[in-house]
Amino acid sequence: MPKLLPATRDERRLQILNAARACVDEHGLEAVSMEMIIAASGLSVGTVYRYFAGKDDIISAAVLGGTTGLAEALAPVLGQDDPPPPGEYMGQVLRAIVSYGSRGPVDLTRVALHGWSHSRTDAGLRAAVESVQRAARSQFAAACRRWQAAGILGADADPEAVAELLLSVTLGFVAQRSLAGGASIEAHAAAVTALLRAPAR
Amino acid sequence: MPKLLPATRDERRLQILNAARACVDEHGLEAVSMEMIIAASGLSVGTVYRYFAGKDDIISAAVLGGTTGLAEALAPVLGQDDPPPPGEYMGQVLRAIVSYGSRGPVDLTRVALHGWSHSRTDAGLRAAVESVQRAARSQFAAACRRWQAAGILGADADPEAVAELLLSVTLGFVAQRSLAGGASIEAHAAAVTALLRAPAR
Amino acid sequence: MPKLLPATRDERRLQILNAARACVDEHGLEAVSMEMIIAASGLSVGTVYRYFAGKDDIISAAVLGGTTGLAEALAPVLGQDDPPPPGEYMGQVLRAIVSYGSRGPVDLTRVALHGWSHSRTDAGLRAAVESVQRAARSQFAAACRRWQAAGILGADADPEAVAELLLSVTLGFVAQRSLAGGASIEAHAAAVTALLRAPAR
Amino acid sequence: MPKLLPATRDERRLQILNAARACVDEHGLEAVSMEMIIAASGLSVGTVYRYFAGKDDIISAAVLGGTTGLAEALAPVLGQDDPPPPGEYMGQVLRAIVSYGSRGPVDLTRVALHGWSHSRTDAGLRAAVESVQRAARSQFAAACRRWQAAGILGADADPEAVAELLLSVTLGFVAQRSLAGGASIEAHAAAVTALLRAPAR
DNA sequence: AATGAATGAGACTTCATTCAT
DNA sequence: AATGAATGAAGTCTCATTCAT
Repeated sequence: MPKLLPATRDERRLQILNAARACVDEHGLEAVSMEMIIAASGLSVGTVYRYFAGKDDIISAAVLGGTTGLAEALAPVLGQDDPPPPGEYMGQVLRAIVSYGSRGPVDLTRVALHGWSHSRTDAGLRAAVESVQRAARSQFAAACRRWQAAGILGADADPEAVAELLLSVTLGFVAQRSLAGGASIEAHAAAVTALLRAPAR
Repeated sequence: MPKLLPATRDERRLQILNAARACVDEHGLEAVSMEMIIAASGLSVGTVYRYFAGKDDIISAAVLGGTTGLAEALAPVLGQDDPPPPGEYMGQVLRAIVSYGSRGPVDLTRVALHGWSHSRTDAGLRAAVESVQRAARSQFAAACRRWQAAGILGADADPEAVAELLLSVTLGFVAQRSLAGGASIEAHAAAVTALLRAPAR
Repeated sequence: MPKLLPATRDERRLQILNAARACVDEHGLEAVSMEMIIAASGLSVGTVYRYFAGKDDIISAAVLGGTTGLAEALAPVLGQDDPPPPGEYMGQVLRAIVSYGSRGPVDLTRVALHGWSHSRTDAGLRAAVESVQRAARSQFAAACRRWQAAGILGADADPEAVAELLLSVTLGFVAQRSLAGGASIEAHAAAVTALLRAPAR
Repeated sequence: MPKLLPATRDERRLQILNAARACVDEHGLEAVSMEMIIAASGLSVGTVYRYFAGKDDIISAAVLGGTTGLAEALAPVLGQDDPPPPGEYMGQVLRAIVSYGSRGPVDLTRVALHGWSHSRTDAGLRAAVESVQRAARSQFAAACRRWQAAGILGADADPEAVAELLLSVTLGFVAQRSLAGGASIEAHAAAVTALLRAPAR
């Protein structure tokens, strides 16, 4: 056989990672076995071990990939120069998350939940998760400052505190969606808007 | 020997469950072994098997206990007849969660994250998680209706949608706290208040 | 089951080591598998792993035990205060080796050959082998000096050189015995005596 | 492509055998893998399998080659028509062994030790080893008869017994050299001479 | 002829559970 | 009731070998 092209190699790795994600999603972190992943990947034992060093390597890469990929997919939405009002903005963020999650054969937002659990033990994953959240929080804060400048958000609001709340909303949306299945983007967006339209005191 | 007193029995079960929680917290769902749990419990192999049917039983009970316990601890706060304004109300909710989590030797909010992951494959746990969330959402909605009656929240806001948002805030708070470690109750409460004080348009 | 008595524990270990020796002897260092050793020991997989950390641990202990045991068995013969003439002395040494080798269910002199091979890679074993040989050589040298004092060996002979030769005779005897099967203690003893009785020049 | 030239073929085989010897020497019989041998040979997997049927074939040939080669190198020394006195004769024998061992990139006397171990399970190798030893013993015996005829060795000495001793000396020399590293040809030769010069009784 | 990616049998080891004492 | 030694199914991974290119 000819030397493997880098493109084919990456394709194979993805094939294995998606198999791993499907297995984690279906059986849970604790119950995935190499046998499952290998069967789902359609490759042979030896071949899978040619592309990854072992089970830990595969699981780490599978959940890490979801985290970094999400960050990339979210970046343009979060970092808009001229963000729309909060309700619409959050709607766009949640929509980007859902659309990113549906990109591949497995819903990555569901894998994300397992990733959170795994990150408590996998240092690399933990670093990635923290970095993604820090970045999101700082971009939420930037948006808050724009809203304050535009008179949409009260000048006395602490942008950092609101950003922390919006990050909670985002993470909580993912959790609700994965746990119960029914979290509505529209409801979240509408609720944010409704809070802002509270009757004057 | 005399039959074990029921009180002793429950004490032993708790001892084992706390050991299991500590192990899950420290090593992650996938890496906990009976050996670890047994060592952490300070009991002997045979004794642990007298109190639980096996590993699955222990893990399920350990994470399920956290979920139902949280529901109980949260009930009086969530179901107040005359809820304080949203910011203060959410502050009370998050404070109750943190205080419940700190009750035992292991932070139960951190275990909760593993529980979410595990609930995807443990039917009993999943049912419990869904039921707790459903209950919380409906009590959040009830509070919203009170706020609308009191003129604190706009009459055109959909209480169900706002309840969904508040549930996301709650879950997201737990996630942020467990993942990065730094989620502030005060920031969350202040941010909710700030949103409600948005300048009139 | 009650806590294992140290005596029982040692017996079990010996049972496993003898199984390992039999396997090494029958199949060769490269072809022994845990499955073989376990089957030969008559114990279960888990039990064997309760007594030894793994395959390497077993193999090392199996061959090391032969080396140190031989040293102990040889010590009183080599270190006699008043050694008999060389031929008889070497006869006693070789007889002690053969008798030590036949002590257990597997001929340890045959295992020794594999041990030499293994010692090139196993540091602990190597150190033991070297130490045993160094000790033997120095005791051979001591015997030579007695023989010189007794006028049995020429005064101009270098005791260290003769000791080195006698060590070679000893090791070579083991090798011949293990390789071809037929090395005679009597022939070796007689040949040493014959050399000493060379016609005067 | 043209059929491989025989010279190239033999060269390649030697290249592979030397790689195998280096690996056996460095890692021990049990730990050599095809991957190691292939890497050390500088050839590709497929190429190595064009020259040898498999791992067993390579290992057998590698150690067998050392044995037969040694026999050839030793033949002229052992079979001299008019052997020098024992001390000088043994010196020549050991010198021939050391010089043969240093011929290639790996010390073949060290490989020999592994060969002895391996010969217990490789029938072809065992036959070769036994044949070489038998031949050596009979030539040692022939030399003894010459020494008796020349009055250097007592007429009552059993040539076969002395030959067996000299074979032990030879094998033991190889073992000492490989195990501890320090076996001196001169010491061995001098010691043989010293024994023959024992004071008359 | 040469290459090296792919294969899968089988090696080593762990660990949840049982049960004799 | 309590103990912990024993069990063996099942897991992870290696590595000799094949074969498409």
